[in-house]
Amino acid sequence: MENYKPQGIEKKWQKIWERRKTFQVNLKKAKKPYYNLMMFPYPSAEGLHVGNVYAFTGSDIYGRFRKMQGYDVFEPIGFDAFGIHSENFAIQKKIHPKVLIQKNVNNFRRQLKNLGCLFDWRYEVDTTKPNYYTWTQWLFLQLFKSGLAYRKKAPVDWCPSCKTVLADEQVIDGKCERCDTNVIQKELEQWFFKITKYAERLLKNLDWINWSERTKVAQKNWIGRSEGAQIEFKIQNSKFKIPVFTTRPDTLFGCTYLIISPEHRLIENLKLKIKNWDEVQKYIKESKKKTESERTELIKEKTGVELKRIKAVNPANQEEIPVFVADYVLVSYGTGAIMAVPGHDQRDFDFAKKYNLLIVEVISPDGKEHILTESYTGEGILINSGKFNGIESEKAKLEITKFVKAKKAVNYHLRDWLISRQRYWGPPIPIIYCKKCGIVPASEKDLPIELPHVKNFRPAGAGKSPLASVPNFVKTKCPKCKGPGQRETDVSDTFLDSSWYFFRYPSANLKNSPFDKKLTEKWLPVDMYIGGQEHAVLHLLYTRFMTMVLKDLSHINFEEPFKKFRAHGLLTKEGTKMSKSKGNVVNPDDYYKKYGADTLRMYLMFLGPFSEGGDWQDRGIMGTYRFLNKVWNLRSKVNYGLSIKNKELDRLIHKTIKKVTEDIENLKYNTAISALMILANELEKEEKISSEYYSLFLILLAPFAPHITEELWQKLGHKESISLEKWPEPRPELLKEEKITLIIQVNGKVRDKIEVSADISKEKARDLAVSQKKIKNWVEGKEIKKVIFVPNKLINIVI
RNA sequence: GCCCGGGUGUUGGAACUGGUAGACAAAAUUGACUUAAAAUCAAUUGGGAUUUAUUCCCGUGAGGGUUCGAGUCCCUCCCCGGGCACCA
Repeated sequence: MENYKPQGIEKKWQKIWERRKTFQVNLKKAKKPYYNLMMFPYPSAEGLHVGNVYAFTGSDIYGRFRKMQGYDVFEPIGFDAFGIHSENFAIQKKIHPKVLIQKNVNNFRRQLKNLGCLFDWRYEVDTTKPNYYTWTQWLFLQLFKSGLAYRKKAPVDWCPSCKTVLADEQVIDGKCERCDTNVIQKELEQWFFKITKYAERLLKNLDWINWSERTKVAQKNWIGRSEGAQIEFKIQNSKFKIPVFTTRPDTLFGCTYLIISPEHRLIENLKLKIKNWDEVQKYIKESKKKTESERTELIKEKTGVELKRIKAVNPANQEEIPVFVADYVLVSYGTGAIMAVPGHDQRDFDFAKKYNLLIVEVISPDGKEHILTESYTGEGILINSGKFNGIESEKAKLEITKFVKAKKAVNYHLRDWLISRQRYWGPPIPIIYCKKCGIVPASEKDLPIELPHVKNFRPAGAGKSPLASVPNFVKTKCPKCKGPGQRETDVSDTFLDSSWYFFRYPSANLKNSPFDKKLTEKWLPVDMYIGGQEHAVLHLLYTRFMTMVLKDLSHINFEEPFKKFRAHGLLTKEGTKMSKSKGNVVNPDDYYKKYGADTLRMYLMFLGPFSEGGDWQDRGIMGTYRFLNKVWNLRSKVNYGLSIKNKELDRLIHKTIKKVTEDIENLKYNTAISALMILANELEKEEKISSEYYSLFLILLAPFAPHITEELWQKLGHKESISLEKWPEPRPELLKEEKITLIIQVNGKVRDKIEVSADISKEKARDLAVSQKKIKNWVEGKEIKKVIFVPNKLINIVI
C-alpha cells in the first residue's frame, strides 16, 4: 500500500477545489447565509507568522463545521495593507511600500492558499487599492457631513521616532505602541472622530452582544463610565466659577482646596489677580515640557503651586479655600479641575501632607473621629458635615448634590478618536482648505483622492506628512467656489481602514458604492468573528462605532457588527512570546514542506484550548503527524461488505460525534482532536472496519484536516467533496451504556470498582457493594450511617 | 494600586452542573524488527511505603473552611501571564 504523502495530496486538492469552485458561495441566492469572519492580516512582514496560521485555522474549522451543517458559509479574506506597520517595514527594507507591500501580499496569498481554508478568493479585499480606499474616504466624508469628524488644535501624543501623532489607544505606558519611544506632547491641528458621543451606546450594547466575556470587560473598562456630580466653586471677588467633577459629592465638606490642571483656561483669565504669576507661569512651562511617561514616573512625587491671592468658596460650608495648579490633574478628563478631599483620596492626602494643607475627616467607618495617617476611601457615616452628620455616605451623595444645587454628571474615560497621521502610507484625508470657504469636503464624485507616488516617502517630521512636499497634490481647486485651494496632506489612521472592511467583503467588486444595502443586510451582522484579544479595545471598538454611525445615517438596519465574537489565545514558543527581535518566530513554510498543512493545522489546534492559546514545541508536531499516518493506514482495514454491528464501537462512534460536535461549537478543538485520536486508536485494534464507521470518522476529521480526508473520501469511491457531506448527529439510543463501572467509596474514598448494569437500583447497588470482599474489610462490624448513591457513577458508604 | 485570566506529572495539556485526578499527546527508559539508524510495534513512567502482582498512605501554589465526597465551592495569602492606571 502507498504511504501518506501530504505534499502531493494537498496540492492536488487545492487545485480541485479551485477548479470545481467548491468553496464559492452564491451570495445572492444563498438560503442559509453564514458569515464566518477572521481578522484580516497586515502584511508588514515577508510572510505569514505561525500565529496568523493559528488564528485562521481555528476560524476555518468553525466555518467548515457550519458548512457541513448545511449553512452557506461565506469565509472571505483580505489584507490590511496600509498603515505604519507596513510603512516602517518598507523604510527598514528601503523599498517603496507600493512595491514591497504588494510583494508581501502575494507571498501571504500563496501561504494562505497552502493552508486549505474555505476562502472565496473572488471577494478578496486590499485596503491599499483605490477601489477600497475610495470608500474609506467616502466614510470620512459621511462622518464629516454629520458633524462627527472635526478638526481641532489639541495637545496630542507625538512619537518623535515615527514622526506622527498617535491615538490615545496607541500609547502604552507613555511609549509608542510600535517603537517604544517616549511619547511627547505637541499642540497640533488634528482630525478627530466623535466616538465619545457614542460612549453610552457602546457601553449599553455590551449587555446583550454575544462576545467573549474578557473582551467585553476590556471594552467596558476602556469606556470607563463613572457617575457623580458636577459642582461649582465660586472664586472670591470675581465673576468666575470653577466647575469640578467628583464621584464623591458626599465628601464635599472635607474639600479643603481646589486643584486645576496647568492647561486650564481659567489661569489666563485670572492672570492679573495671581500674586505669584511668574512662579505659576514657570510651573506650567515645566510641566508642559514633561513627557507623558515622565509625568507617570513621578506618580508618587506630586508637585504644584498655589495661585496666591485666589480663593474659592466651598459651597457646602462657605469656607474660603486655596486654589492650586498641579499637573497630576489632567485637563482632558472631567472639567480639568478637582475638589481636593485629602481625608478621603490618597493623592490629595499626599499633596496635602507635602504642602501642609488642612485634612478633615468627613467619612468615618464607625462614626467616630480618627487621626488619619492615610486617606480613607471606603463608605461610612458622615461626620464634620454640618446637618448631614450621621447619615450614610452612599445616601449623602445625592443629598449633598441637591443641597449645593449641583447637577448629577457622568464622565467617560473614552476620548475622541484621533484619526490623522503625518505619514505617507494611507488614504489621504479628503478635505480641501480654501481661503474663502474654509474647510471644504472633497466632492464625492472626485473620489478617490489618490495617494500620489512619492519617491521619498519617509516621514519628514515637523508635523507634516510627506504629501506636503508634492505641489501637484497639494494645489487644487476649491469644490465650492472653484478658487484656489489646498489639500489636506495628512492620511488617515489604519484603524479606519479596518473599521469597515467586513462591510466591503460581500460587495468587494462593487463599483459605485461602498456596499450593496440588500446584500449587506442579508449577510451582516457577521455571524462569527474570531480574532486576537489584543484588538479588544482598538479595532473592535472602532468597528462598533462605525456600524452605529452607518445605522444612524440609514445605510444599514443594524447597529452591532458581530453577532458573536470569540477571542483566541496567544501562541507562545516554549513559554515565551514569539517576536522578531527574539528570533523565535516559527515560519509555517518549513512545516508545510515537512509535514503538510493538515498536520500543522491539527498540531496548532491540539496544543491547548483555542481561546487560551498554547505553547509551540517543535517535538510535539510528530504526534499529529503519526495520527494522520494512522488514519491513512486504517484504510487498509476497511471492508466494504462488512455490516456486522459492534455495539461497543457503535457507542464509541456516537459518543465521539457528540463530543466533537459540542467541542467545535465551543472552540475546544484540542479535546475534539483527542476524542478523534481515541476513536482512531480503537478502530486500529479491530481487524476489519466497516466502511460506514470509517466514513463517519473521516467526516468528523474533515474540518481539521481537509486534504487528507478528501483524498481518503475519494478512495472510498465518492465523487463529491467531503466538505459537502452532512455533519452527523449522534443517535441517543446508541449512546446508552448497558454496563457501567460503579465506583464504591467508603467515607468518600475509592475502595473498589464493579461492573454493573446501568439501571441498577440504589438498594441493589448497596447490597452488591457491601458484599464485595474489599469493602467487607472496611465496613464489617461497623454501623453504616448513610449511603449516597449517584446513578451511573458511584455509591458512597458512610460509616 | 485596580480589573481580567491562570497555577494539575519531566513537558503541552484532560477532568461534565462538586463524584475514579493525570484523558490525549510529547519526552524518557526497556524490548521487538533492522548490519545500523530512522520509522514502526509492544511495555513502563506522580511520590512514598509494603507482606513487591496487593494493599495502604500522600498528592492539583500555601493555609483554613463547607461537604458523605473538593482540582472544582467559600475565606485568607503567595506566585505567574495579560490589560488599565495621578480618570477625581
